[in-house]
Amino acid sequence: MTTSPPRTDAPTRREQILKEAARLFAERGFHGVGVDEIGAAVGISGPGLYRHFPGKDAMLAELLVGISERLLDGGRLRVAEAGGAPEALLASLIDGHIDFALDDRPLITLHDRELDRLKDEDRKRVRQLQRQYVELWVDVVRALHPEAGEPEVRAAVHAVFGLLNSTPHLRTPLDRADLERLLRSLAHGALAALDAPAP
Amino acid sequence: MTTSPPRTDAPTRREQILKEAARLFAERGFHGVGVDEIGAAVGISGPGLYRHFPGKDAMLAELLVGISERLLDGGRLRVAEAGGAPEALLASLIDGHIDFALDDRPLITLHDRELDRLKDEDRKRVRQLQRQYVELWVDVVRALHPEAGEPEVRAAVHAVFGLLNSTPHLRTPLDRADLERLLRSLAHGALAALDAPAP
DNA sequence: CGCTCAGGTTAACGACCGCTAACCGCGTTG
DNA sequence: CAACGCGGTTAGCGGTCGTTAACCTGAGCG
Repeated sequence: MTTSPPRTDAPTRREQILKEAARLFAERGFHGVGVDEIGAAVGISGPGLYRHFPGKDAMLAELLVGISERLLDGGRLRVAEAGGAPEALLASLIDGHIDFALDDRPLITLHDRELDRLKDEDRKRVRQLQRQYVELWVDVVRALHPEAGEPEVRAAVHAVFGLLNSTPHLRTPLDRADLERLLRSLAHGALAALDAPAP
Repeated sequence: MTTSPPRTDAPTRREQILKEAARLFAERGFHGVGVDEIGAAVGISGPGLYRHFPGKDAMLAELLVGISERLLDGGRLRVAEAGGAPEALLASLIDGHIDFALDDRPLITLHDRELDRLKDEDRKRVRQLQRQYVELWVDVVRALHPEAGEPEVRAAVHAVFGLLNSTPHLRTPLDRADLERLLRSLAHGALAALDAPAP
């Protein structure tokens, strides 16, 4: 399971702002958070943010484009590593997505919640990245379930994202490793059901 | 599959407002929609809404309390009908939830997205209703998978909700019946995996 | 026929919000 | 050591939003 080593150097002010903005946006919604609150969360006052970003919209845009790019890049890396073995690749994609969902809960929340608040240009970019990421999954799932229709597989992949992305909202006594195992199980179980259509 | 007959009488103005408000809130977020827009959507102007609701918050509260109550009532009805057969009951709960997700997409979206915009009192009420609904599921899933831990089952139920509730965001060529079958399959598959822990 | 009242209208108020303007301390550098 | 510019500050502007006030109209009715 490819995990990049943790950062050791101190985060830049920009990164602090992005992190706090992500948390606040996820908690109260984009329109529900004022620039003054974001500033206060990093110890400066509202207008001070404009030394780092051209506006509030730009923070959301950078967050959403950033996570979409990291998801896609991570997925592509795993496709390259797997070398054509579909079972191993699917397992790797699932693990990677779980890591994302558990490591960046606020971002995962924003990702499917505040997309429509972006300017047309940014929204198109994010959607394009999302589509490419979905495509990675669809390809491998179709390889594993050749008898399933393409729309079914695409919908199933979206549904599994919904399953994996549900954890940010969840308060549970389970620790990280337990949650990881559980989500892995559920995701594999759901996709395995593509071979056994329900009554 | 218990489905109530469709309404034949014309909807009241209040109901029109609630329906349009639900759609708009789901599309652009609670804070992203103005009262003037809601009014315009039903052919009256902003302040005219105050003849029917004490405020914008009250519309959201009624929507969220309403759907939570209907979900719980529907679930309880199914529990009563099943008469203690866990397999049939789980299938019934899944079908009922799918019906909700496919019939009231905007409400399902609001349900897990705008809960924090409620006043403390209303939020507590909604959370309580949600908790009771989850409990129905947890009980039946535990009966079917007695070896699984309670926190695991609870997390799994939440994850399956995430799976089923993902459809509102989805654009697919599949028709309603196909989607229903697919979601049913995926949900059963996911929960079945509680017996086969992943590596 | 005149009263009432439900259900609208427009005008306007006060609060808030994103953003800009104007200013400033301070570390870096030629 | 003077000049500069990075990263802050506070004050305030313009616009938007939820809500209220004041008024209007037409149906129901004693």
